[in-house]
Amino acid sequence: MGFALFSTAQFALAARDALQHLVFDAESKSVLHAEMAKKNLFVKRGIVGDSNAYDQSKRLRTGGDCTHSVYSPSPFHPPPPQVWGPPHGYLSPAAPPYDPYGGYHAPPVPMPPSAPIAAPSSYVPVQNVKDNPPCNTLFIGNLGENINEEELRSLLSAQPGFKQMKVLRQERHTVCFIEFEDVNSATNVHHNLQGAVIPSSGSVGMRIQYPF
DNA sequence: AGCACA
Repeated sequence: MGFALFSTAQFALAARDALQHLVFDAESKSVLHAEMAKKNLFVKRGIVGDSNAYDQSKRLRTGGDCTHSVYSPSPFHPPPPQVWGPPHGYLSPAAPPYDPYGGYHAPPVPMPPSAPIAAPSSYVPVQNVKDNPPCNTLFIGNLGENINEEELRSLLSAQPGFKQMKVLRQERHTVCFIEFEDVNSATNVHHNLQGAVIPSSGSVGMRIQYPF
């Protein structure tokens, strides 16, 4: 068993899903099991770094939550050296019980529920898709030629964190944009509904990506 | 592969 630390929760989630069920020993058919750690060795507080590492002008879209994820050529940021606890007096009888998380109470991490809210009828595998940095908005394509917008909306608006949906109808391709409250909600839907089949779209599975 | 609104 082992632990791996990533620079952001999104990266950790992505790595977990990428490695999940990986067969690491074909002979013994051993399958890798990956899950999010219950606690972090290092807890980040406050704003997560500066974001001048990449062009912000293109990221000021829907809500602008895309700027919450930091991108740099090397995805691993070594955590800064951390001073634990007050420098003196922490063993005095009057001192409050030592809290290793320094009063930081982690927000409940919205783990994807075992059964998603509005489950689509079926899924179709989606090929290795090139994707963009995680964002609070999703781009959805491959919806089929006569997709019913209401059907689409009822599935997507039922997803936790849903904010708004914009549909872009074109000659042959209809695509849509879904905005969520935060990057995490978007990330969950990104893999919960990847390849989901909406009845009116025929038998094709939707392709979900983060926008350009 | 098709990527808008602010």
